[in-house]
Amino acid sequence: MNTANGRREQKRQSRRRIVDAAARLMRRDGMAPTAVAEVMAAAGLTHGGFYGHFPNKEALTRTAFRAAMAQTRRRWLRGLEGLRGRQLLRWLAGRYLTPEHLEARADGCPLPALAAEIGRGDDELRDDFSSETRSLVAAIAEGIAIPGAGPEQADDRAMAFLALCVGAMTLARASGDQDQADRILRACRAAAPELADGIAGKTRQQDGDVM
Amino acid sequence: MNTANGRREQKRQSRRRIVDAAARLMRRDGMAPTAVAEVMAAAGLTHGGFYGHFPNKEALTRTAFRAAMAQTRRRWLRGLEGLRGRQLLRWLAGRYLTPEHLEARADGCPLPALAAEIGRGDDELRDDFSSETRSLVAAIAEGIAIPGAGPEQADDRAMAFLALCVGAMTLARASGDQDQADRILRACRAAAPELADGIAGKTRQQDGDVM
DNA sequence: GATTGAATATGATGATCGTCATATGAACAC
DNA sequence: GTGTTCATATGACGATCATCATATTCAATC
Repeated sequence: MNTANGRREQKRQSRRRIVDAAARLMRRDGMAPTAVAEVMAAAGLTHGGFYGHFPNKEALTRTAFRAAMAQTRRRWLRGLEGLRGRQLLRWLAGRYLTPEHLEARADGCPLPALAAEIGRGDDELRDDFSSETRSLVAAIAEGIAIPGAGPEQADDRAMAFLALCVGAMTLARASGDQDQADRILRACRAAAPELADGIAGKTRQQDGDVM
Repeated sequence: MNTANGRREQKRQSRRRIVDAAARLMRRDGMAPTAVAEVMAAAGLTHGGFYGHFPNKEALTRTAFRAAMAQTRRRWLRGLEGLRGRQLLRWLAGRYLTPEHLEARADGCPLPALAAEIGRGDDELRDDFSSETRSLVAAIAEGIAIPGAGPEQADDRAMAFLALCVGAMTLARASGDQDQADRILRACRAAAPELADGIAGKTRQQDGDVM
């Protein structure tokens, strides 16, 4: 009856539970505020055993972020093969900018929850962010590319779409006013598909104070 | 020679230095990671005196956030009286989505730095967020309102514009890749003005997993 | 110029956290 | 079935933090 447990397999399962618990807790509470002991308890283990799985908390942080991004990419992009252009963005925004996603911090996209903290993090974490984001943007860009235009244009529009979605969810979650939160989601669901259309001429930059 | 110091005036100046230091440090490092002692040292005081000015750290957090938002509203909206519609948004995005603003975390807009943490905060802080954001959105909406359409349309478009700007800065700051960060800013500077245009029909919401 | 009271400084307390040394107990090899 | 090895548990250490009690300093008042 060797259904599961070699020690090797058990350790793999424990590690997986640790990463899953960290990915949930860190999206809910932030990375720094999530204590190692809390993660281990949520994984059904005690705090000391942690260092048999990861060299330090930072390594867990990076792994948990990548796991959460992979999950989000899978869920967000699933079953949209037929859609293109504005219609694709309407679907993606409709799937992302929902009251359910707003409530489900622990299971939702890690970008609204963690991007600001990553911006203050070390280079390795920010490199993880860059590559994870790049692959998400590339997948979206593929669906809005126009044969005539360069592929960079599609990347740019996909990036703006992602920024709008992430910004909208971040602001809606911060709002203490339920009506305001709903309005943010609705307004951005409506606006997002327009980003599939062409992007007009260049923008200037002005002088003056930094913000 | 009563140039400045009554004790009353001195306390007012101290409080102001505390709030300014907190507003800077919290935008740079986050609210929770910013220690009271660090704020007081930056204000030229020692940590114990803090509780003569604020009942607790949370009160400082709220005051510092509101101060940073007021500063941002002033700087962002200054000197744009003539501009309207798409042209206004081009100016605002050009002023906000710059490499200088990306670097100047401590002096920049508090929304990319703090909105995610506010979303995990208590009700009072989130109410502050709502009212501060509402007044920023109202000022932008005034400049893109179209006489025919209802004023809610302008609010919605201003909100989407703000979400795009905040999301873009948040993602650009999180990127470990300088080229990627620049591309995010450029793409969103180009896309933002289009949000001044009318918003087409309604969006659906789909079923399925939360994100 | 002595007194008083407010503003700030000093130092301590209890809690929380990351990390690690060591103990325990169970699975595997022989 | 006995010894070994590895996954996990226990408990502790040092650092950091918010908060507060108490001490000090100095401007305002008499």
